Amino acid sequence: MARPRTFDEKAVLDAAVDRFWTQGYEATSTRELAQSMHMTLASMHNAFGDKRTLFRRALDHYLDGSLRRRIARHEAAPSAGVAIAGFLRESVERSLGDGRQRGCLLVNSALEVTPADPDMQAFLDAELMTIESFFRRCIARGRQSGEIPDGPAPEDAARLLFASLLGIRVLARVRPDRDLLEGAARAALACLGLPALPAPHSPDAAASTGSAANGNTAS
Amino acid sequence: MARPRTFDEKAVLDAAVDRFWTQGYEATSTRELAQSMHMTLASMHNAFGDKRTLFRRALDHYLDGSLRRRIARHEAAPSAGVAIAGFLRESVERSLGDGRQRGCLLVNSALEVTPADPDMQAFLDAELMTIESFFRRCIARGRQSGEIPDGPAPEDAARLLFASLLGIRVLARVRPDRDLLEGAARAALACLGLPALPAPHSPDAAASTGSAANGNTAS
DNA sequence: GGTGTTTTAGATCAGATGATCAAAAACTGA
DNA sequence: TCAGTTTTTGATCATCTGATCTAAAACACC
Repeated sequence: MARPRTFDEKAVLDAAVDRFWTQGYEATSTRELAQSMHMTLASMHNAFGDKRTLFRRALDHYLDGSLRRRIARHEAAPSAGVAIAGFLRESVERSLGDGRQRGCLLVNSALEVTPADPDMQAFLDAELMTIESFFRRCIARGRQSGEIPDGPAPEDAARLLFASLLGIRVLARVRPDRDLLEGAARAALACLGLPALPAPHSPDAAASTGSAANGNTAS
Repeated sequence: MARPRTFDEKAVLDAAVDRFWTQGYEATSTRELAQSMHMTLASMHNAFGDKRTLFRRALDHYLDGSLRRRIARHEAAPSAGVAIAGFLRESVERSLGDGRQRGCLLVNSALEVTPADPDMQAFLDAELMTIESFFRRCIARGRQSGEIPDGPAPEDAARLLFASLLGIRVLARVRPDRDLLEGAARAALACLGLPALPAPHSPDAAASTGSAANGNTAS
C-alpha cells in the first residue's frame, strides 16, 4: 500500500560499509555515501535516518556478514586448537588479501569513536567481547580435553589471543606484511601450546595474476 | 629583527596534541584547534602551515615526549626481560590511568590515516617500527645472555609482543579494564618465558581521591 | 627615529557539510 | 478509479570548514 523501494537494502549497505571501512566515519560525507549507494541524499536519510544511525546499520551489516559468521564457523571445528588457529589464519589472510589495507571496520571504528559517544562505544565493545569470549571458550574446551597444555590462566591466554588479533588488525591497515602478521600469529599459537597456523587456503595457480583489489566479499 | 611570538611552541603543541588525541584528526576543526591553542586561526596557520602539517608537528611532538623517550629509558634497564616487562607495565598503566580513554595517539592515527596518504602512513609505520625493533633487540639480547629461554624465533617473539601492545592500546580506548590489559600483558610475558609484570609504580596512599582526569603528562 | 621583518588580529572567501522541505511519482487495497 | 501511504526527487537551509587577505602591532638593527 505504498510506493516500493527501488534499491536493494543489502547492496546499498554494502556500499556504505565500503566507504566507512576505507575512509572512516568522519572522513566520509553524506553526499559521498548517497552517491556510492546510488540514491539521493534525501532518500538515504528517509531510509536510514541520520549519518550516525546509518553508520550503525552499516556496522551491523558488516558484522553479520563477517565476524559473527566467522566465529560460528570456526567454533564448529573438531578441536579447540584448530578453531583458534583457523580463526587466526583467516584473519591474517583477510588482512593480507585485501589489497586496500582496510583492516577491520570494527577495530577501525573502535579507535575512531570517542568516549563522548558511550552508546556507540558500548556497542563496539560488546561486539569485541564476542571475540574475546570465543577465544576463552576455545581455551577452556582445549584445556579440559587435554588438547591444550597448561600455561597462563585460561582468561589470560584468551586475552593474549584477543589483544594479538587486534594488533594484527591494526597492522593490516598500516603494514600488511605477511612475515609480520603471520609471525605474530605463529608466536602466539606456539607459545600457548596451540597447533600451528594451517596453510593459507590455497596459494595455488590462477593467482598468478595479481588478483588484487577485491571488493568486500563476506563468507 | 622582527616581532616576537607571544606563544610558547611546546605549550600550543601540547594543546593541539590533546585535541587530536581525544577526537582524532578529522573530527577536530581548525577553529577548535586555534581556540585550544589560544591563538588566532591566522596565527596558527602562519606558524604551523595547514591542518595536515600541524597534525604532523603535533604527532612528532607527542612522540618526542612519550614513545621515543620511553623506549630509550626502558632499554637502559639492566636486563632485557626487565626492559620488556617494564615497558609493557608502563603502557598498561598509562592506558588505565588516563581517565579519558585516549589510548595512544600513534595507534589511533595509524588507523585513521588512509592508504590514500602514503607519506603519513610511511611516517606512522616508521614510528611503529621503532617499537617492534625495541622488542626485537631486547629478545635478541636476552636470548644471547641466556636470560630468556628458547621459544619462537626472536623475530616472531618480537612480533607477538608488538601486536599485543597494539591490541592493548586499542583496548585502552574502548575498554580500559585492568584485568583485561594486565591479563594480556601477563600472558605474553609468561608464555615467552619473560619476567612477570612489575608491580604498578605505586598504588599507595594519596590516591584515595580519584585523581582522575589528568592532562597529558609526558615522561 | 626610521627601516625591515615577522607576528598578530579581525574580516572574509569559496566551498563543503548534515539535514530538511514540498511536491511529484509509484504502488496497494477498497 | 480513487484514497492512502511511502518513496523519490531536486532545491534549499543554516552552519561549519579550511584557508587567505589586509592592515595594524611589535620587535631588532642601523
